[in-house]
Amino acid sequence: MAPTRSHEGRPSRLQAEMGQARPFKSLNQEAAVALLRTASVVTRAFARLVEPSGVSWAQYNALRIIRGAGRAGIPTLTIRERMIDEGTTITRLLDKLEAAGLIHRERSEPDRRQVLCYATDEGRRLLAQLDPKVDALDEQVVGFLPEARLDSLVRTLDEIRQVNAARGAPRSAPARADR
Amino acid sequence: MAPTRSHEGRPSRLQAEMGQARPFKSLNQEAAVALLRTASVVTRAFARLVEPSGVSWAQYNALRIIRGAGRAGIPTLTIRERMIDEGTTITRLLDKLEAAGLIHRERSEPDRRQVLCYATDEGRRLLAQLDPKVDALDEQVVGFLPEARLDSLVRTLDEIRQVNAARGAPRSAPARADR
DNA sequence: TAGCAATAGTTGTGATAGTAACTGTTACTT
DNA sequence: AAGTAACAGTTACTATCACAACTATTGCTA
Repeated sequence: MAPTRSHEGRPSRLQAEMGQARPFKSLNQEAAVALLRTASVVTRAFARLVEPSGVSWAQYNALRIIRGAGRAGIPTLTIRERMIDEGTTITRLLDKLEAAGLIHRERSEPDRRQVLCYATDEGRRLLAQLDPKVDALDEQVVGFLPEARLDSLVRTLDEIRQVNAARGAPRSAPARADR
Repeated sequence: MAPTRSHEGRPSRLQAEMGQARPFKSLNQEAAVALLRTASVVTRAFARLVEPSGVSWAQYNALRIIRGAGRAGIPTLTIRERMIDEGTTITRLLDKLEAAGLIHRERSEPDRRQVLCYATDEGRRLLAQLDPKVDALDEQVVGFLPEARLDSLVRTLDEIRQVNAARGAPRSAPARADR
């Protein structure tokens, strides 16, 4: 294992924010905590944005994915793979969306194991209403950063996921070649 | 509202990963999604690490915060403020920790409204056992990044939280049209 | 010093997440 | 073909989360 970096003499903002007495043990630790805490704050902001429309953040994400699939529809488990949080509760989440009239489901014909999901007009209307607000929040959350730093952030996050892809994935198949 | 950046010509890794057909609408959107998805992956990795020891990820974080307070103890709501996810279920989370013998609670003497929490020897033993594993995972998750990029990442995340800090307002009333 | 607001935490209720066991369908193997 | 494995999704069970209403204690203030 690589040696932990020394990480001396920086008066960490996160430390002040969380009222902690001691500096982080390592820069690695600070980065990991910063990542998780930032995501928590940002998730809450998005959740608060969409919930007044009667859908949870997870439901909103599923609905967007379903809309993205267009007229071809999309199988249940494919939705789960594409969700930001790969939760296990996809069936019941879709039950709620269907009960709310935002999506429609039917068994696939060639392969009757699959259940294909489609966005209803009402679902599309809801998304159309939320789209500009979500775009605005994207802008507000990260839009203040200069493009070079945003690019750097995205690349760094991509690498972090890549490194941890084999480890964190519960059922996602794509981790076969390595490991 | 500031104009959305053009964001052309980059074949986004995240896009491939989530099997999406179209590029992200904006670099802002890609960054926001990358942030949340990365945090989701990393959270799962940490959760899987600590759960075999019988504590949830949230419980582990609370326990670490309580240990950090030392012999002075720490009031219930202060723990909540310092948690990575500022959940609302702090009381029952502490109930579990206490039932497991990992912490001890008692009413504060000067101010009898407060309930102070202390880590028990057993709690400290559990943390001592997990500490090296968590350090190793910190290292594994972000340690491959050169220090300059880690620094940049931390600073960027700090700024994102700072910009979105004021938005901790209570949820607006859910105007459920359906159901 | 009585009354009222603010603080600290708890509890009730309903929604959601996670694991594992289960059903139905298709593909593979002999 | 028959049998079995793999796949797609669902359901049962339990745990956890979010919001709101509640109790107890302290501080303010007129």
